[in-house]
Amino acid sequence: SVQLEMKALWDEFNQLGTEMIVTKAGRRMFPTFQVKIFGMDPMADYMLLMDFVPVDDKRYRQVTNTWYAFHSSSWLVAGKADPATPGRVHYHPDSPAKGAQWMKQIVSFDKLKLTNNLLDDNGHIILNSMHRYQPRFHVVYVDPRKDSEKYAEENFKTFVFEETRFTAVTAYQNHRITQLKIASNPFAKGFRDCDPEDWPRNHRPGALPLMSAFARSRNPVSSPAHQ
Amino acid sequence: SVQLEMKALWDEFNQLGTEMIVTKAGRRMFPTFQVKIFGMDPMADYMLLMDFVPVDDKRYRQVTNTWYAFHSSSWLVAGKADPATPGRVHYHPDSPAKGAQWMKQIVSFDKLKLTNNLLDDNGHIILNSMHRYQPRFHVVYVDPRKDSEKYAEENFKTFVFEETRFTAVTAYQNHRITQLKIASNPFAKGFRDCDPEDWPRNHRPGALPLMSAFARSRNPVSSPAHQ
DNA sequence: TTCTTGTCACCTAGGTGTTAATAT
DNA sequence: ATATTAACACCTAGGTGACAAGAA
Repeated sequence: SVQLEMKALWDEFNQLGTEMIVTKAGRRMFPTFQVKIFGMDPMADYMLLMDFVPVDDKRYRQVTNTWYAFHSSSWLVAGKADPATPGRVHYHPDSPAKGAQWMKQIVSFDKLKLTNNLLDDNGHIILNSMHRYQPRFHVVYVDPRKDSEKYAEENFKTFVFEETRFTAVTAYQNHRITQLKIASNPFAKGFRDCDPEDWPRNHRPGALPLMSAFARSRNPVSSPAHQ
Repeated sequence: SVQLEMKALWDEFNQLGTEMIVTKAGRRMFPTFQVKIFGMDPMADYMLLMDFVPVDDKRYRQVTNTWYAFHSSSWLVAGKADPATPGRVHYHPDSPAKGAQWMKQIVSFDKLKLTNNLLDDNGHIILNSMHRYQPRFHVVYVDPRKDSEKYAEENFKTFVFEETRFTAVTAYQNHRITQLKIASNPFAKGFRDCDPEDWPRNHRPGALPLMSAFARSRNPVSSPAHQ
């Protein structure tokens, strides 16, 4: 069996409609997909991997800007999904390893990166921006009897956590997602407002103070949960 | 067969008498021990590991300071070696892996750390300061026939590169070693003198400019190679 | 108008030798 | 007198969202 780590955080994001940035160079997920694993054969070898399947066949778009609305937090269906991206798979870099090793600590997929570059040659996961995806986690038992590379598609088990669904985007659409990322991702600490002594920060001339004030003013605005 | 990477750099250090810092928390080696491997069975599993053996049974010490000599670059035998440290071994973190994987790129032992803490519980290599060591590289063939953990000490091969010998120290004894480390280790770039524009640098009050000047004045002084 | 790209300041995380203080 | 320790400035390496400019 498998237990999702940081489930509370995933739930919080999912409630707002999780968004994950995709870039040409590849971007990590946040939250990171991490699990605790139970019930493996300690002595047997396993491969751990992830893939991403479309949640639906739709393309999304943000609502039209008006003079008073900046970024909406709700989505419109923009039509049929774009052609499917190459169905890549990410093997956990420690694969293969013994069950004992996988079980003795949290397994973290922090090397996994998402890209929108169809021609990516770094082995990253390729996704269509403005489409929704469901991460899947697979455990493959490495059968010692047949040494052929036909392990996969035979002895494996798949785990799906619906709270990890997300929309791939090239820029955040929902400001509350942005704020939650800033609040919870250590690497975004530089954008936090309400910390002990929030200075000297955002020294770039103009623009940013305005943005920050605007973002703050939007915080109390409620937005419907995605899905 | 195995080929030592950065051999020219190792030779340069070895000519001066390589020193490696040991700390309580563990310190990486520089240069890093890196090899290219040839002639493995691409499909077979191998474990790669390193250990360190004393070069002799001696303890060294630096020469006595006088009013005109600061740090000498020559060593005196200070007596018999201290009691041997726990004979630890460092497994390359990618072990075990297929021969094909080991051979397709340089194998780097950059996670290996040296410590002088006899009670270390981080799995680092424990060495006696002021003693000389010879790094050894071992390739262990993982025999698929017996699944017992008795692979080691059976199908293995050991490689020794004498140019990687070094003296373990808690602080550098030979200024020319220090200068070569600063010149060749990217992480020590902050201490370089003769780079493009050497300006807002070493802003600590006093002391350092003097040290730098002193170090520079010593550079042309010849010192006998170690061993 | 909407979406994407590239650059940037600002972080995390951790590897350097220096230095002053302490230990042996 | 010699050796070790711990704090520190200064790096490498790379993960953030903001922003401006460009593309569709």
